[in-house]
Amino acid sequence: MRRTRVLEALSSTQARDAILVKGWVRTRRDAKGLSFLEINDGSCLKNLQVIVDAATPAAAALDTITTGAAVEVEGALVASPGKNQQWEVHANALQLLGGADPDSYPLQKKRHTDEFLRSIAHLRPRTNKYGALFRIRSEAAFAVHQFFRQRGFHHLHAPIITGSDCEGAGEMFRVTTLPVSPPPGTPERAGAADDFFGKEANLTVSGQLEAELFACSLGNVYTFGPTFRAENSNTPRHAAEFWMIEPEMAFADLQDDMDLGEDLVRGLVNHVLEHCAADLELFARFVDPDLMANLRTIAEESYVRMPYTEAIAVLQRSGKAFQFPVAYGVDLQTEHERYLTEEHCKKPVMVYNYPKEIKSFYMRLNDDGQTVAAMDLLVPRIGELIGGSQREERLGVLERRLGEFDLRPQDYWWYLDIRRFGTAPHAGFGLGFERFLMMVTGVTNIRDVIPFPRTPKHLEF
RNA sequence: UCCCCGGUAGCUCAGUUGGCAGAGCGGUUGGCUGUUAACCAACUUGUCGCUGGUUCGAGUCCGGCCCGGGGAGCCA
Repeated sequence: MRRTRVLEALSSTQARDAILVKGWVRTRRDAKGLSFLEINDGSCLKNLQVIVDAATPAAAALDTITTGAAVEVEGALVASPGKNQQWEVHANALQLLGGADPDSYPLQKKRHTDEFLRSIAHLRPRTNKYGALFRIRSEAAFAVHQFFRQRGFHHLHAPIITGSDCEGAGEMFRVTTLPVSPPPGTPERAGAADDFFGKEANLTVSGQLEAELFACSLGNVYTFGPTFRAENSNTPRHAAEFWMIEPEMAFADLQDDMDLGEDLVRGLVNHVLEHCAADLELFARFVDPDLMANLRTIAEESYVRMPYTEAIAVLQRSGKAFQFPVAYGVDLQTEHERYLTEEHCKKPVMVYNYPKEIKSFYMRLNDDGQTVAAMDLLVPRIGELIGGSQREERLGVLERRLGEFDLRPQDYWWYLDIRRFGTAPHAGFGLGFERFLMMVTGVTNIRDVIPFPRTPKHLEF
């Protein structure tokens, strides 16, 4: 008999004489002559209630069945007389596939703290909350591909190992096959020239530069993959390994870029609202009571667009005593972002046209000569969700900007080549996938939206 | 990396002025009941983060270190 998934069984429209279900026992309640098993197989949030009658052969296996055990049940799907479920299974046969010692199985029926569950990251997806979370993560990842595919974007697999140490987006992880300490008798210290690639190699911090190259061939592209930062930053919003979505569009300007960013965030939220309703409800109920109202705002209302100079003026007029004083030329601090998005606008805000000094070399210099065509999308509670810009496509200007940042043009020969041969206006941005998931679930720690988070001093699992 | 708070049973926590190591939950056993985070009763559970010091005596006071949480910086 083919295995029926719990999701399928629970959405059944009629009773079935024979059904085969496999899953893990969430709880077991015993009554006189009857045992109630709650079976979950990960297909959905809900469990399937299985009733084992002491008079049936299925009861023989009962004394081995404890919370956490993997089981196989054959029986009949019937309408449940109980209050909390429409369908239940009356077992004819019950088989233990894998036991779970109740003395050492760490998950109990009661609620656990996120901190404790983080220490058993291999088992936490068996809880309601983390099962729901990682189903949402999976669905959201699918929605990313669907969104771009529908708009004619091509998916680019940007390299994970990079030879350019000049992406300028933070500290990098070194990739090497050289021994940690040179073996005895080694005449001189091995250098990068002796390493696997013959030069210094690192894990990528961004696929943007590669995406630009491909955008100037395939038109519209996006990358969606892991990126790495070796920053020793210990906050609930940072991880050493995280996933980024980086679209890049040819023949596009900052306006197009902001439009795409807004469409993407809105589209992903709508997709999750539509396809993950049951899982999402758990977060609305137990994690963030305001979740649904916030998501509706993000999905339905248009986002505020505000030049940097106006953002500065708003902050100065606010009358707030900020820890970091506000003046033209300063980068927006966390407290400033929160004021703009949570108090002033009460919805997502795109701030654009930043002073050139506080942004990267590759962002397109505006006609005023003072600002660059950069934009950040700030959202309540999360802060910066998107950072992007129109790229500098003019060879001369780009070379001058490299100089202003003390960068060597020869390190960027391929990047400059794109401006030499058929250069075209183009724009793109990066969206932190985990930050999106935090926004969409109300979860406040990035470690809880990554299956196996990598943070300073943490590399278990 | 900086500031603040914390680390006691499998989990969540209490522990008074320095004086016998505690509760709830979980687990086990028994009872009861088409049960629903079931219920009732009994039983079970310790490297008090590690280390050094003060003291007749330290979970409690002091130093160092490790780990966790919150905030900040860096950033997505």
